[in-house]
Amino acid sequence: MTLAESVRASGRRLTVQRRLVLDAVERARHHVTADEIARRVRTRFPSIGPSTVYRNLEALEALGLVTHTHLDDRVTRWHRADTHLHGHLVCRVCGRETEIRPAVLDAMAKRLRAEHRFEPDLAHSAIVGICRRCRDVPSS
Amino acid sequence: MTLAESVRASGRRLTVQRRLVLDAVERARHHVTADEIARRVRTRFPSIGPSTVYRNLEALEALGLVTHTHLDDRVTRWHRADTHLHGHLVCRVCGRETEIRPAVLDAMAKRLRAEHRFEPDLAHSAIVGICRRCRDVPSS
DNA sequence: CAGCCTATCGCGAACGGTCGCAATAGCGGC
DNA sequence: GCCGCTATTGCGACCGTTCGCGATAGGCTG
Repeated sequence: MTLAESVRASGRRLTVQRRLVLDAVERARHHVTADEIARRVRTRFPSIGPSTVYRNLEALEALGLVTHTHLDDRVTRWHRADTHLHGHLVCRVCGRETEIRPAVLDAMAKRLRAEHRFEPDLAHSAIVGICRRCRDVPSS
Repeated sequence: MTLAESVRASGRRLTVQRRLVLDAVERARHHVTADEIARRVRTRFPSIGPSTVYRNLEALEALGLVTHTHLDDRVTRWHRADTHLHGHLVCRVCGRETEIRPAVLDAMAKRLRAEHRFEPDLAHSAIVGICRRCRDVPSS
């Protein structure tokens, strides 16, 4: 199913703005913020407003084309949905960010499925804590 | 160490506003929002503003007296720090919220410590996903 | 290709939360 | 009890995000 088809199949419309937002997310190398997307889209379509960007990200997420993650507590970051599933560890002291190894992520998910019959999306929000470096330095 | 002492020991001051904010969090039965705290404090101290509430929650958190948790993606919820440590599962479909069993929480934390040497705070943000009920009902 | 239905857009207001600033008020010293 | 130092307050602006509204424009039908 092509993009146009899957958009139409959900009763939505393929607007210029929507195409450009999707394009911006797909071209981005890493996780990007809504504002970065907006700026990029504006180079080709200057009148686009923030709310349009947000609404399109939401729509594209419902279609399974993009996803969002909360890394720190403040801004939301977006990325294409077809990259491999990964979780994040964020250090509350130094802000450093690490990927959780797939085996660890799977083990955690498995446990929650088994003991709570809950299907977790561990990629949705980062796990905050203290990283190895900051733990070894008592306080500084 | 009394409240006054521990506040002073950190070089902070025990203002009326600070005492009232702490009081509001401690009296609350469950996790409360900053706005709920502000409203409660205002009944006894009407001139208090939102930023004062936030700054006091931050200060009290640094003292280890209160903690905050992100349940859904939108608002922050606060509670006293001496209740038992617990994580949350939040269903993205129905919004229902479940506590993670201590054994499960411990197993997850242990794994992250062992394999990433990362000390996680699993109570800080809820894990979102799909709960048992919503998983059993295919779509509706 | 014109017309209709309605999804979507742009805008401005609102909401949760943070920040900078001048005024206020804890608290230790005398 | 008064003084001075400075942590804290209240205020207003701002940031990221959401929402309601009237205007616009996809896309199906004829």
